[in-house]
Amino acid sequence: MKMSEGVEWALHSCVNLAWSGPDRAVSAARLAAWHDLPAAYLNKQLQALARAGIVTSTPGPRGGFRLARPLDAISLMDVVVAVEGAEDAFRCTEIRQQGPGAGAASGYPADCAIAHAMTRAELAWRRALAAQNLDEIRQQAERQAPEAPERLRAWLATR
Amino acid sequence: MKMSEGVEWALHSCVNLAWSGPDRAVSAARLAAWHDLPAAYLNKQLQALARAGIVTSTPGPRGGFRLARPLDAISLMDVVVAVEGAEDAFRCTEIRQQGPGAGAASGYPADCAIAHAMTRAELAWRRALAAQNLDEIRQQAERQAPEAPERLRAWLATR
DNA sequence: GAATCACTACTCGGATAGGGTGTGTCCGAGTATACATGG
DNA sequence: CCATGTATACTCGGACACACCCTATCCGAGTAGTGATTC
Repeated sequence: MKMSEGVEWALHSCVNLAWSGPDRAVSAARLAAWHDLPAAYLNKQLQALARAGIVTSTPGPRGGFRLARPLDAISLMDVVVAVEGAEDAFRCTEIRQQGPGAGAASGYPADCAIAHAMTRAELAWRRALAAQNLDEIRQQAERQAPEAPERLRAWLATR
Repeated sequence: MKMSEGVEWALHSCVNLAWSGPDRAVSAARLAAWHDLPAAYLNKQLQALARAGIVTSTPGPRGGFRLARPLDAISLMDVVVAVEGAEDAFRCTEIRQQGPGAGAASGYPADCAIAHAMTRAELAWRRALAAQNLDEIRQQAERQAPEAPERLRAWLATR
């Protein structure tokens, strides 16, 4: 079970967009170059964020992406769902209702105990994701590297 | 992000092995036929459980698999790790240290704030998995379908 | 000088190929059973 | 009748193809800015 790399890229990009400020949009190419990522592919992830309403996109020169709302209104969960989709990792295929092991009649109305338990665990994961917003992450990152925001802004100003 | 189907199969198989009883081993073919699953592929998953010490395997006629320890000593986590591997779903590739955005000198000793947050969420997931053992699942399944264990034993007796 | 128009460069957006991991299958090594055989 | 050896059938275990999704890329639609042109 592996999570898409796009999630990591999207999260970093959101923080970078916050550091860039709400004034000017930043193109996917700039965001990608900042971390040596494939520009076209990062663009794909940013499109997903735009569809989810996390960022807004502007075409044309001076265009690009900017945050649609403040960082503290964006949870990890929002980004993960936007990039990975909302489907659960564990998907019950109801194998207990196939073959000789299938219930005698009328099917089982109650849901599979295994699926129930797995869903409970995933719920804990989702709760933990939803409980953390990107502003907390930004604060921690700035504590580790206070000069990072200014470095990014300076680099964006050139060219 | 999708979890392997083998996890679902392995969990059902463990409960079925418990219902079968510790006396006789059950072959992968029988377990697979019970739910109309591909026998050879289920065998692969059971091998993973055997490597993890969750079940024991016996070759030859009258051979097969049986539980290595009681159900209440097997957590969901054990099975998931056995089948899926122990690696985290989110893997930090340290993109912040690539390209112009890389820190000035000596690298960042502290770990990435994003990776930290994602790991925290996954930890919640793992805790929830480890907190539930297969015996609880078996009890719930028997509450829903009390005749299931006997049906399985009867079917295993034939042929 | 000011307004208008065409042109250019740059952006997103979706449609289009390639690779890696999960999915599914196959055959060989090994063993307990059953049976035939001989004492 | 009992012991022994052999053949057999059945099991796991790992090695071998196939498919799907993530990864990566490309080109087209659309737009803001710029410059030239005209009144």
